[in-house]
Amino acid sequence: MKHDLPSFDLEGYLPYQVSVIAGQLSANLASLYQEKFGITVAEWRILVNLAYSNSKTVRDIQQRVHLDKAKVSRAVVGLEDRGYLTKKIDPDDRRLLHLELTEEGETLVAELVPLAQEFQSKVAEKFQDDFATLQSQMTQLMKALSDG
Amino acid sequence: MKHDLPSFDLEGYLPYQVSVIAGQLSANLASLYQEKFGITVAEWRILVNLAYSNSKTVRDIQQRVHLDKAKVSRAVVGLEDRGYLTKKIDPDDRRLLHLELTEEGETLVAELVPLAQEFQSKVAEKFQDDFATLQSQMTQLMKALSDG
DNA sequence: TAAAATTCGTTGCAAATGAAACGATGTCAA
DNA sequence: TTGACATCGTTTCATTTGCAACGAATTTTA
Repeated sequence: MKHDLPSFDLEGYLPYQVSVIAGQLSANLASLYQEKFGITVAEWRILVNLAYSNSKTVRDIQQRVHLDKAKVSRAVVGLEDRGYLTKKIDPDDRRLLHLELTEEGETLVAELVPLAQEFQSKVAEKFQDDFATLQSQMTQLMKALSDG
Repeated sequence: MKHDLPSFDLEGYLPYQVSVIAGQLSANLASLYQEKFGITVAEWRILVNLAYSNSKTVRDIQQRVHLDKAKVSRAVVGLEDRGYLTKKIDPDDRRLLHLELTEEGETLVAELVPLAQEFQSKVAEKFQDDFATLQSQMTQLMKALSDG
């Protein structure tokens, strides 16, 4: 008994598509990290940031990595407890907390990264079209959403 | 003091990109629905499904819409309470629950859909490249992830 | 300066989440 | 039939989440 419903296709609706895809990827990645290293996705992102960017404070990471402030804070505690990073208060601005990977942290990252790359490769394999194009479109879309 | 770290670019890493994009889109959409209609994303998906597919049971929707079983169940209760749908036990298999939009439910969907389309249009506008290509790539990727 | 406002990271708390257990129902095989 | 097993939607419960409040530190304003 459809009355005056406008036409609509959920399967082709971008926000829906992206949400589903993100859910799948993130679930797969999470179980990969979790079972092999006991690492969450948030922790993984923080580790990568410390290793590959000069985001060194909670705030830097929070922005760069799009994680909640509290979530970063909690994940950092976990990583610190397991000896993967250390905290150090900035002497010039004592509100800031500088994070630094330990030896163990760097070793861990060195193990995680190949896993992550392999994961992406598998996705690229399943994806029939040109994967590089996909990536650049994602970059483009990410940019479009963050500044406008 | 980077030792033997392999090279890696988080910003160009697909699972990360998709996750960030999904977060942004979903946050924007959620606030749009929430403030205008008091509807969550899960509820929105269920409504659309009832309106535009012949998924009529909790199970159908759960699969089609990639939502947790419990989440669907809860959202359905909320929608029922507000009079947007009704439940009816399948007489042939009394475990199954058939959901049906009420008049109010259809009216709501008819109001929500243009909002959703407008939202997507804005995204498409900001996105410089060909949006149709993006959508078809997402479809492709979604497919690749679900069957492999 | 002094006072007000802002920013930093943490924490408290209520709500959301998801895995697992559950009762009810249905199917299958002996 | 009967008993074991599977499936449906709900509910329970422990965990995760994110907002907002917080203390500490800094910057801005008057």
